[in-house]
Amino acid sequence: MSLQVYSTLSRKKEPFHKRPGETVSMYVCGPTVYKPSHIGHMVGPVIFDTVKRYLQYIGYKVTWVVNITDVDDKLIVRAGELKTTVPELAAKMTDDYLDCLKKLNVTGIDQFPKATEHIGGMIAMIGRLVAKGIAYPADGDVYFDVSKDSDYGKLCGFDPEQLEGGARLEVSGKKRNPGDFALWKGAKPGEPKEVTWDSPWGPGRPGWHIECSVMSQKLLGDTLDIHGGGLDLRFPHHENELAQSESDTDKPFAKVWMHNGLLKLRSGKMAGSLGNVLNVADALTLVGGETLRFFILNTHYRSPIDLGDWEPTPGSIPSGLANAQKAFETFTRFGERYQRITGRSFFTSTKPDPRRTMSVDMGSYLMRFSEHMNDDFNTGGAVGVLFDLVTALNRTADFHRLESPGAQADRAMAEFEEGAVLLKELGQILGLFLQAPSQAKLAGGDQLAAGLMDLLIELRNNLRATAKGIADKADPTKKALFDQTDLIRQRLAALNVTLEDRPAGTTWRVG
RNA sequence: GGUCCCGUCGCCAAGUGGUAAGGCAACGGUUUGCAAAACCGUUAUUCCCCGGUUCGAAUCCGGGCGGGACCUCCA
Repeated sequence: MSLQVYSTLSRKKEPFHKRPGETVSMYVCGPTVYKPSHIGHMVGPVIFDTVKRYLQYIGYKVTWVVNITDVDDKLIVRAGELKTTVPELAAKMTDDYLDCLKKLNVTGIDQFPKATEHIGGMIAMIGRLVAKGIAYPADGDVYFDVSKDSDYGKLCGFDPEQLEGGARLEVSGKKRNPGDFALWKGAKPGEPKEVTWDSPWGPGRPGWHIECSVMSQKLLGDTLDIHGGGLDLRFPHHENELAQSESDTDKPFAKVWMHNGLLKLRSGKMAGSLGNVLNVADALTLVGGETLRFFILNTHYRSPIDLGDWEPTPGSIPSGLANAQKAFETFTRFGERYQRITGRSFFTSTKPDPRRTMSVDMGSYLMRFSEHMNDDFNTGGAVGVLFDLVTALNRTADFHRLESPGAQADRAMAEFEEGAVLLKELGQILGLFLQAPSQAKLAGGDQLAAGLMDLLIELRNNLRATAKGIADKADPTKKALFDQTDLIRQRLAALNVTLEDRPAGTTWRVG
C-alpha cells in the first residue's frame, strides 16, 4: 500500500498527492511564547518530526516551517505580571521551547519565523483583503467579513449562520457579522510601545491568525502540501487562516490538513486554563526526552493521548509515562546487550545502507513497519513491530549464547547484526535510539560513586568466586559467603541500584 | 442548540468487512549459587448493549447507554 494521509478537510484518508523525489512543504502552528512549554506542546512537533523523517525515508524532500507567535494579548498580560517587556519574555520562552524540542529529538524544523518579523507582510495582506472588499476597517480595527467568503466554515463543517448561536461569541458593535474576526487590532491606551506598529488604519498590532497566513505564504508559497497543528486549533485558528489565505490568493491554502489529538488525563482535559499541566522541563527530569517521545508515538496521532492518572504535584509521574518508561527500557537494555556482544555502541553505530540486501525474515519486519506508517502514519502499530523485532533479536542472542565468551556462531552473529541494524534504522524513523543514555545518568553524575561501585562489584565478585569454589553445597562457609553477596545486592537495590551478574561480568544501573 | 470523535484483556493500545498486533501488570517454566535481564508459555471464542445488512461484522447501517472535544484563550 502506498502512503495514505487523512485530511481534516475531506474527512478521509487520501493517497498522498506528491511523488517521491519532490519537495513537500509542511507548515505546523507553533506556540505563543508566553509561558514555559508543557508536554502538550510537544505532541505536534514530535508527530510532524516523525512525519518528516518518514517522508524523507521513502524518498521525499521536506521543508518544514513552525511559527513563533511573539506578540499577543497573553504576552502583554504576562509581561506585565512579571514586570518585564514583551520582547524579553518572548525571547526567553522561545529559548525554552527550542530547548524542549531538542531534548525530544525534534530536529527537522527548517525555519522558525517570528510574527514580529513579518508585520509588514501582514499589513500588506490585510491591505489586499480590504481592497478586495473582504475585510473592512472599523474604528482602528480591521475585521474579516465572513459573509463575503462563500465557503467560510468548510474546514470545520460550520455554517457561519450557526455561529451566531454560539454562546461565547463576542458581541462587538464594530463587527458586521458576529463571526467576523480581527485582522488588525487598534492599540488601546496604556499598551506598551514594543507591541504597537503603525498601519494605514492607525497604530496597533496584528490579530491572532494573520501571521500564519503571511509567513507560510512567504516561506512556502500559496499552497502548502501539509498544514498541521493541534485539534484545538482547527477552529477558529485554522478556519480563519484558510479563509484569509484563500481570499487573498484564490488558490487552495493547503492540500492536506493534519490535526493531532490532544494530551489528556484519565480524569479529563489537561489545559493551562485548568492549571493541571505538566511542564516539559519537569517531565524531562522525571522520565527523559526519549521516553516522552516514545510515549507520544505509542498512540495514533489523531487519537487523544491518555497520560493516565496524575496529581499535579512535584515528583509525581503520570501513570502513562511511567508505563512508557518501563516499556522503553526494553530497547535501552537491548542497546546495552548489543554493546556487550559486538563491542560497538548500538546508538552511535554507522548508518545502514538503504540498498543493502535483506533476508526474507528481516524484510517482513520492514514491510510490516512500512505498512503501518503508510497507513496515515500509524506509529502505534509501527512501535509494535519494533517490539517484535527486539524480541526476535534477544531470542537469537539467547539461543546461540552470543554473550558467552568465545561464542562461535558466525551465522547467528550475522543474523543478529542484520536485525540490530534494521531495528536501529526503524527506530531512527521514529526519532528514537539516536543517542546513548548518558553515562552521567547511569552513574548518577558522580565519578566517585562510579569508582566505588567498581570497587564494590570487584569485592563482591571475589566473594562469589570463593563461594563457587567450595564444592560441598552444604558447607556453611559457602552459604555465609553467598549471604554476604546477596546482602550487598539487596542493600544496593534499596538505594535503587540494580546489579546484574552476567557471563562476561557484573553490570550495574540506577533503577 | 450546532459540529465532531470515541467505547477492544486489570491498565495503555493497534486493528475500519475475512476470523482479535504490541506494551505494562499477573501467573507458570527455562536460565541463574540466588537474583536481575532475556527467552518460552498462560491470561479477550470475543471487541459497551440491542437489532439489521452480509457467506462472513470489533469493523457497515439503525436505535440505546456511557465518555470526551470544539463552537472566537488553548498545541
